[in-house]
Amino acid sequence: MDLREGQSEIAEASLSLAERLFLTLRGEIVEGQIPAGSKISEPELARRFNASRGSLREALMRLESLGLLERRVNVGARVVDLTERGLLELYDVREALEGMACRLAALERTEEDLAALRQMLARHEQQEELQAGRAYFQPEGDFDFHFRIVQASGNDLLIDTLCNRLYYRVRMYRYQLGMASPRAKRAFHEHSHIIEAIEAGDGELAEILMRRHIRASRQNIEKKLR
Amino acid sequence: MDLREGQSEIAEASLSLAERLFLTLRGEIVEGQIPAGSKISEPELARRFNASRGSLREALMRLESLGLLERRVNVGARVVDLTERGLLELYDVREALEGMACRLAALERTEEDLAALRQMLARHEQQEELQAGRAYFQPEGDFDFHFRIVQASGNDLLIDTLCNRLYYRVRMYRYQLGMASPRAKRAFHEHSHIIEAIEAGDGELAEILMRRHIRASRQNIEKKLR
DNA sequence: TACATCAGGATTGTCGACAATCTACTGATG
DNA sequence: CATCAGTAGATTGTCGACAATCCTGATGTA
Repeated sequence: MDLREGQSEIAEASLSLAERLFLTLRGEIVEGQIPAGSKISEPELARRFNASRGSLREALMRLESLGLLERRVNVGARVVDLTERGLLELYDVREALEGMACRLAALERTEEDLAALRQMLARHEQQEELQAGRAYFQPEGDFDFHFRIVQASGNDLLIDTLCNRLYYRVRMYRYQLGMASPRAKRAFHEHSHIIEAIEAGDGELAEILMRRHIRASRQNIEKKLR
Repeated sequence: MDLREGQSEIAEASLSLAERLFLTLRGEIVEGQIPAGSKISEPELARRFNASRGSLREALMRLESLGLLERRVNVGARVVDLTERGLLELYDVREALEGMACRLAALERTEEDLAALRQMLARHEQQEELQAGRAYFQPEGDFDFHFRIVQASGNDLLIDTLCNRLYYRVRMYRYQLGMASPRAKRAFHEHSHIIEAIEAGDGELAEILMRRHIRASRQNIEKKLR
């Protein structure tokens, strides 16, 4: 595979080589093709992508700032490993940030935001009925939901922190620990109520419901882990 | 100035050159020696520090991931500029995260944490009495307070997000927009009540008080800006 | 056997040079 | 006079090589 030739799925010409490497590696780490906890060899990866070590190192540093890699001077980089503790920490941070996002979304939402949210909800309901209980697409659907609400908050710092930083870790846990939520039906109703609160402009309620939603998901995971 | 020779205030030998550059530049950006909104010239900075462009670029990328710099491909890096909106966004994110930190600190705090918090509070009280109203050291004192509570939360992701990421932006606004809080006496009492809640192990109350504390600070700034 | 010491090999950190790209100015044209 | 194309200069992106550092395992000693 040679990213310079534009053969990659992600290789848009307008991006720098280092950025394409970053995007490719991010995907492989999130999906576990590069296993969690494994060591990264700069020369090996550079050869694999026909890139120089410099460009590769730039990509690695971006991954580090995403929290997907840990680097130590004169030692090298390792993919973070997935721990129960790390997963639970992630939930607490999401509860705080997405709760706030939900509050802000209720106050700042535009008509477009509302239309998109309603449409998404309808689509999810349809999918749910079709698949009655199997909840196959739910993970990505749940992701859409949270993603869109954060976008609607209008707070760029919040959006960046969640969507460009934390969510890749969330997806990494989902892919690799296979946490396809078995709470499909219940989650759908919670989503529905949250959107109602946002529509009503009730920031306080929207925040409470979102926090409860995330905490329920966390408790569900916690129970599963024992 | 040549960071390789160890003449810098920050030049600990165990760090890589790129890391020392990063620390130095971070300080200069936070304190405004490199003005907000100004363009960064890689060749110029590299000459100034007697470093190669490669090492400097590594430092710049870390600054970007801190949100202190914005880079665009084939164009270069600029220091972020300080806007009213950005400041208010920062407050909302802090309210969410530090509220959660406070809740967790109330549940997870160790005896050492409590001792440190009490001692810090006593020191601040003393300083406040000494300076009666002038509130000169309050900004750094306030910083200590928030910093320590976040540490006591025990959530590494939360700690990293606040202490290694957001707080540098906070300090940048404080230095350059000169937001020495005029709420010294009132802030002290709020701090005091928050620590009481943490001591009592009342996570819910601790979170509410911290959020109110930060929101009051935000409203104070908002009023000032008009 | 357990522990410390010390090469050998490999990996990371740093550098200077070349290629690709953008910016600003000059000049031509409607 | 305004607008646009083109060129010159400077800046960023990328690369390969050298130096500094670390890890592994082999050797020797208590």
